[in-house]
Amino acid sequence: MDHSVGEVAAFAGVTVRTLHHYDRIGLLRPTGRSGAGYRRYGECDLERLQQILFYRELGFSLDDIGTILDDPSTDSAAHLRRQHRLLNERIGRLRGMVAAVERALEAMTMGNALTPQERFELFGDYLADDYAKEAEERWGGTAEWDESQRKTAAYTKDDWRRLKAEGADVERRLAEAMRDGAEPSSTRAMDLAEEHRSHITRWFYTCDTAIHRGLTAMYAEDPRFRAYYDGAAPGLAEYVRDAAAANADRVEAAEG
Amino acid sequence: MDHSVGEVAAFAGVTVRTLHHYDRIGLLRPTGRSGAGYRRYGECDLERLQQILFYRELGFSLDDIGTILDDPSTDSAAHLRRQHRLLNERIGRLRGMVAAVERALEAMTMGNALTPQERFELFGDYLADDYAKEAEERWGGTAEWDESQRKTAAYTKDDWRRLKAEGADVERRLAEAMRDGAEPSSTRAMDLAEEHRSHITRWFYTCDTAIHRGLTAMYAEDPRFRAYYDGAAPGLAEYVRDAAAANADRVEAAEG
DNA sequence: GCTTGACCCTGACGTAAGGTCAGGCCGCAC
DNA sequence: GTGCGGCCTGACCTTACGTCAGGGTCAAGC
Repeated sequence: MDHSVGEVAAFAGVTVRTLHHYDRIGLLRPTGRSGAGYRRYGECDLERLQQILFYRELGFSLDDIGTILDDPSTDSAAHLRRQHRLLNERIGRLRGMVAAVERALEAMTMGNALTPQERFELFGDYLADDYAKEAEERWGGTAEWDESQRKTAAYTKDDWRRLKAEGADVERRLAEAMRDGAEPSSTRAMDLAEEHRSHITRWFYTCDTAIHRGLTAMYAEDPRFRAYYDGAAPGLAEYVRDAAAANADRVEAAEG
Repeated sequence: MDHSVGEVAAFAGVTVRTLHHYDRIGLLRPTGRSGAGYRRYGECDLERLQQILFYRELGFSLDDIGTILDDPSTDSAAHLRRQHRLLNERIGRLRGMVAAVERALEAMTMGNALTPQERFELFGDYLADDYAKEAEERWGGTAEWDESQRKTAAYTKDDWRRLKAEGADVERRLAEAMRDGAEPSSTRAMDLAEEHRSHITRWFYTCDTAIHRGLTAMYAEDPRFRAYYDGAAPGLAEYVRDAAAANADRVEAAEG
């Protein structure tokens, strides 16, 4: 019914050391130990390992994998669905690369060189392009827009990754606060709203409390943003809006 | 005409530190330096960087990338073609993972558990790799080994996939027969053993009944193979051995 | 009953591919 | 002439393991 490290390693195509490692960092603790201290892995350990390996293949860090898998609001069916989606995204991205290679080959046989921009476009930001145009129509010309443009122009792929991870983290904690029943006007929620505001200031543009109020209100109105937030937790868009407003009141009162 | 580190980093979506690193390890040395020692990257540096990033995305180590790119017998068109092939292979693997996720979801909704073997099919590629060397030490030099080498050398990724699917199918049906209580000497078990034998003959080498007898006995003895078979169903290794022996007797009797 | 060899344990150090400062030159703008 | 951003090297930190070293465990075989 249960298996030794070596067996599990053989099944899963990983080394024994990897399993030792996962045990040590608390990512995959075998449910039991034999009398002599041998690790014994049960069925659900194997299931968890499978999830781990999937997420690992998709490029997640072990740390993130731990957080993802230990989220009590996600059961294993939900993980499978998420993995399905992530895999398809990745396939799409690779197909883009295939197309780029084909273009490069074509350009080469035609005998013309590529510009640096053309050369690297597939490593660039392929995701946000859709929203970028619309955002420009909406905000273009304002001082904040210019500042944001200046700042983000220099961002690397790594910067974007870090930025998004940071933003996701704040959102996750906001959702948690909401689930825990913390009022939007509670210190906890307001502190998180403040973190949200400073995240924007840090990465995009100086977001004062007035702008923050307006921005989060817009989020709560725009169906696509609502969909995004509701994906994390239903009602989150309104919750963030209210927390941001409460925090704005607090900050403005403190500053006189 | 040439670019600074910061510019190149921005184009390519990597950090400046990464370029420093590639310079230090000799993977990408900028063609020039300014008077003050600033790195200056020319066109062909950019092309090389693009290749580097491509292979990196595909999971190659920087060391290997250096070897690949410094191979004088491969021009950039050849690289593009290779990348095209590698990308498609990777897409194929991801599609396999998508299928696995779908199977897992299906099994979950049907309420039946997966065997460790099913669970880790995709990750199991390495199993073979690990044993390849050992297999050579054990069998290298025999006529069967040579035949197997000749045959498998020409196999494509697709061939391997089909081969493994076919093998897994036979094993699954053997496990089923065992679970149903069919004696190893029953026609059903012997027929499956015969199928197993012809599978080997078809894909690897001419496996006569004597070899089949020895091979399955070895499977039953080797703890790792046992672990593999037991992953499908406990006791399967012995069952396959006995079925193969019974089938060998039957075939030898029939052939006089 | 004892050895042997495969398997397991923990601990400790090594490695790849960078991240993250620290301290210090360029070079252009104001 | 003095910031300020970009660049330099050097040095240590991090992640996800690999690779021993030293030593216990266990079933098989003599």
